[in-house]
Amino acid sequence: MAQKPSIPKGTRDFAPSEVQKRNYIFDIVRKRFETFGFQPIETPSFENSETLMGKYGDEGDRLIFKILNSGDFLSKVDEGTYEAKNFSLITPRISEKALRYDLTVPFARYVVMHQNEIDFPFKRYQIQPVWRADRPQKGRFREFYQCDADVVGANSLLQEVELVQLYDAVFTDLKLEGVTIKLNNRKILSGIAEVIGAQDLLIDFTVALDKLDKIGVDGVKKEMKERGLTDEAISKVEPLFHLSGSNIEQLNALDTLLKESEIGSKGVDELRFIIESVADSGLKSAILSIDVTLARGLNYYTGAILEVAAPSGVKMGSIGGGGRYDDLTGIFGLKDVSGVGISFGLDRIYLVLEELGLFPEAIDQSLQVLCLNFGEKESLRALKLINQLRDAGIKADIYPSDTKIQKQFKYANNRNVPYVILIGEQELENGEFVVKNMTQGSQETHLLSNPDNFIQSLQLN
RNA sequence: GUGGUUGUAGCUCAGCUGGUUAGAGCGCUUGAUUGUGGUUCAAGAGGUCGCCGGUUCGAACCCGGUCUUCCACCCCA
Repeated sequence: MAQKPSIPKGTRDFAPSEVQKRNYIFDIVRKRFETFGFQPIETPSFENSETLMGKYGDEGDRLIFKILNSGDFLSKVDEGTYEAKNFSLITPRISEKALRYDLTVPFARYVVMHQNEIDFPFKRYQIQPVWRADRPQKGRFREFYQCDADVVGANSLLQEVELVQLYDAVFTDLKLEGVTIKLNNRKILSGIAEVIGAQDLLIDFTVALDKLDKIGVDGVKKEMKERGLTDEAISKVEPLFHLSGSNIEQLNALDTLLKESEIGSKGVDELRFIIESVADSGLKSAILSIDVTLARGLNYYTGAILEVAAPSGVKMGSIGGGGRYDDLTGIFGLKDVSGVGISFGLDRIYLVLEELGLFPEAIDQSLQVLCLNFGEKESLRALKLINQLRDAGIKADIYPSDTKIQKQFKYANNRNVPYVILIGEQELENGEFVVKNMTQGSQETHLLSNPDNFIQSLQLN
């Protein structure tokens, strides 16, 4: 070993117990997706560059991992382009494929390609890794999993209501209580921009507004001014900074503020419908809260905007997000197909569950029973018993070599095995096996000819 | 992409203004215990001080570069 091996920045290895915990989250999310009627699809880990480029804004393009062409890719670049040393000109000539940046755009591509085979409305879910050439931080990786559920071909706001309930159902099943589902609407943001006379500065206006909880009222005002909003416009937005109270109170305030904007009023109506419908059936553990400062994914969201914040006290970026996009497939030539979807950030949810100690205790119990090895004759008989246990669905194994019993016990202890079986010379002679309960230290003897009582006691757990 | 931060034993971390042989706890190995772990006691193994270069009589420590970690921007799950 000349030098220590390493893995690329922002990537991770997963140890057995980590994989178990990740699968625990996957299983709950997948089960919930399916009980809500979503069907699974998968798409390639890399796409043609033109499928991805330009779909996430300039910032997004920068963060897309490009794949170098195979072979002598430089020979295909003409001298002029090469000499110009212009990054954006050369890139498309030497890279024609790129790693998936999210699951939504590949899904839109999928819908367009398979539109004749799909029965609309189409509810699909997808759990796959995505890659971003971002600078890593806590809970921010260059390779991470997204778990997406989207509905295409249904305009009804009932979908938004269902997606809020889906978030609630998943986080309830994960025992993660007190997550906040923040809700906003692109139309409301457009309406506000209209009312204050800053339609052209919608993005600048919302990006600044989005920072309210981070940099405060004065910081936002300053940034808005820097981004070109007039003092008059800023003073008109003032009421938004102090929007508080219940969801209904906020809705009423927005109603007043936006009564002169057609699009804004429509946004308020939509928001009201979702809020009231969700309230009607209630949420099990999540909190639904209007947040007009929420302004993510503006490049394609057209209606509802959703974001999930971890329970207060946990320092973590959003653990989920989503929204309504009226024309996502339009960029691939299929018009008038509305979509709405949500995404779960598995890797961040993992960190939150870990921090709060919410994983089930027995999750890294990879073995229920370990049989110690006392030698060839004993271990061959033990293997028969172990196979009986395995056929009964019990995770059972036999120590492969007859090293010192002390060492074998220590191994069982380190692996968190709750039951150890001993079949030594004496037991073999008597046709018995001894079961040691590792948590209590107690031992009991069973007949090799009748392991059923022991098997049943394990299955009860 | 910009600015900052971190890296010492398998793990968590000490290590003074640069000074000789770099330490602790946990873990590991061996023994007390030839059929009993998790407790205890004793002994032992384990380190190119992230990597490359520079300054110096002398570098874990100072300087430059690079990789990595985390943080703030940007953006985002």
